[in-house]
Amino acid sequence: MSDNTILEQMIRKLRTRGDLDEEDCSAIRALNPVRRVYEAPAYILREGEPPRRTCSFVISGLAFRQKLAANGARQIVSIHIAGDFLDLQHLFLHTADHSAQALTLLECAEIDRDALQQIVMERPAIARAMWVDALVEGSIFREWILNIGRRDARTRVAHLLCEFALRMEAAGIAEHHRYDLPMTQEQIGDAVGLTPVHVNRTLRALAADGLIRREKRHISFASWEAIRNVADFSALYLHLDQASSRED
Amino acid sequence: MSDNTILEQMIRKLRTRGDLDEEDCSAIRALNPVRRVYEAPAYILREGEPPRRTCSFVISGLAFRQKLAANGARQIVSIHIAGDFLDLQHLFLHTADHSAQALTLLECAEIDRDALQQIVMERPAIARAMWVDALVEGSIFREWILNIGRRDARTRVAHLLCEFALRMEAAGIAEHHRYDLPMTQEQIGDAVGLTPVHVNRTLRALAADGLIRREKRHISFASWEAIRNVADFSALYLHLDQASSRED
DNA sequence: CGAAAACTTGACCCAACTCAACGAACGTGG
DNA sequence: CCACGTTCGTTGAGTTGGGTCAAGTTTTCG
Repeated sequence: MSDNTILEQMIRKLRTRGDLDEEDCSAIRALNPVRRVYEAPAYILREGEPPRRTCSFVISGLAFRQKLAANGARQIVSIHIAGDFLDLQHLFLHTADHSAQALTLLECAEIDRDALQQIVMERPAIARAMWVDALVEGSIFREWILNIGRRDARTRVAHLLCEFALRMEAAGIAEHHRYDLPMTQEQIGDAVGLTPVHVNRTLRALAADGLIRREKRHISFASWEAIRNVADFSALYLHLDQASSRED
Repeated sequence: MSDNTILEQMIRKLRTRGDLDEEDCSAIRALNPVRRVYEAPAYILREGEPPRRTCSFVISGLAFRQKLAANGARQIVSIHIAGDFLDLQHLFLHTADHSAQALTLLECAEIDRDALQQIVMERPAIARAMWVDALVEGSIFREWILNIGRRDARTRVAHLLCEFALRMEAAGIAEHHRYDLPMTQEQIGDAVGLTPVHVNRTLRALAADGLIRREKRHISFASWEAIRNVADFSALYLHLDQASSRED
């Protein structure tokens, strides 16, 4: 993928977060991204490290961010797909408070941190779009806290599957409520706070009830309404409608 | 508290998030905050609402943000103390994805949304400080996800108590690892994903083991090292050292 | 084709939940 | 300043959702 295509993808993404004019787009096109490929489970960043020179923007593949507890348990705190910034927090924080790894073969655009900071400081529309992106990420964290803290295993797993469906559709890498989910059941468990064994039983129960279909790691829903219902899922928290600055 | 004192408090807070020069401070002093008092459990904002005209900055008292699950369970997703912005996400998002309520008698500075947006767009140092503030909040969300997802009740509750200690000390409303925690055990449970009954047993167990002392709703630690240890607590995620722009 | 990784399944266990009752603290109004 | 209702905290007994352990089975991939 050429540099040009990469930046067009980034522009497309930011335009879902706020209006950009031609000058904004030119400013983005003037960035000099480096394409970089990570093979799972390569680390993109490690907890405790100082910030890198670059911020990663996901072009294709999946990545996740994780933290470890003293008992050795792992918690995945976010999963990233095409069009996501992987470590926006490094734009302004001194130390990584978590690690990030490639979940699949991962293709990223590495964008110079200083150049990105500068563009954010100089172009208000881009700043706004980046703000929205960061705030939506915060909203997803809050929903995960609710999901893990207050929902049972069935609801929790279903909720994660619903979130992926909508996010992947919004990113243009899935449609009709079907998508490839290249996560192992252990990773799903680490994302929702369950053991792999229980994730297995839960997925099979959802399938047995006709709510989901699984072929290898391809997921599809018989009825969006039905799974949505089981999952206690409302798309509000994804803030997929932020494009225009409507009532601002 | 006069408008002036309020803004000085806000300047002090932002200076812990990044360097501000005199012009930046003047710009902040030109804001026109309205002091507003909420009595617990008054709503500051409700899920689903469009953004308010103002953003709230906490002057004194505690507030929390919460989400509800379909089964009726509540999850508190964050708790805010003096010096915290309560709804930064409303600066740029269209819809509230959660509710916020006063936990105690709560004194806020209500700052005009447009004026705050403008100051963020026009003054890079303030923008940076606000970014840092938002990113630190994201970091706290991630730690909560880990806490709720992967730690047992004892560790989880202890972790929350440690977080409060450090945050309150940083905010200047506590010292020597002792502080007032005006939360009910039910609210603590809603914050860490436990039932009030189990929070009760857990707190008493921590007290019985000599790790914490409780007098009414005053908490103190016999040994910071000891509680830190059972809590699996590391202050890294609070990013309390962001003041200077050191290696940026 | 063989080894490793991922997925399944069953049996058993336990941390946390539920239910229920009671005691203590607190604010309010008379 | 006391009576009283309400909220909050405490405790016990019994239950259960999800964890643990262990042994296959299937898939993947070099």
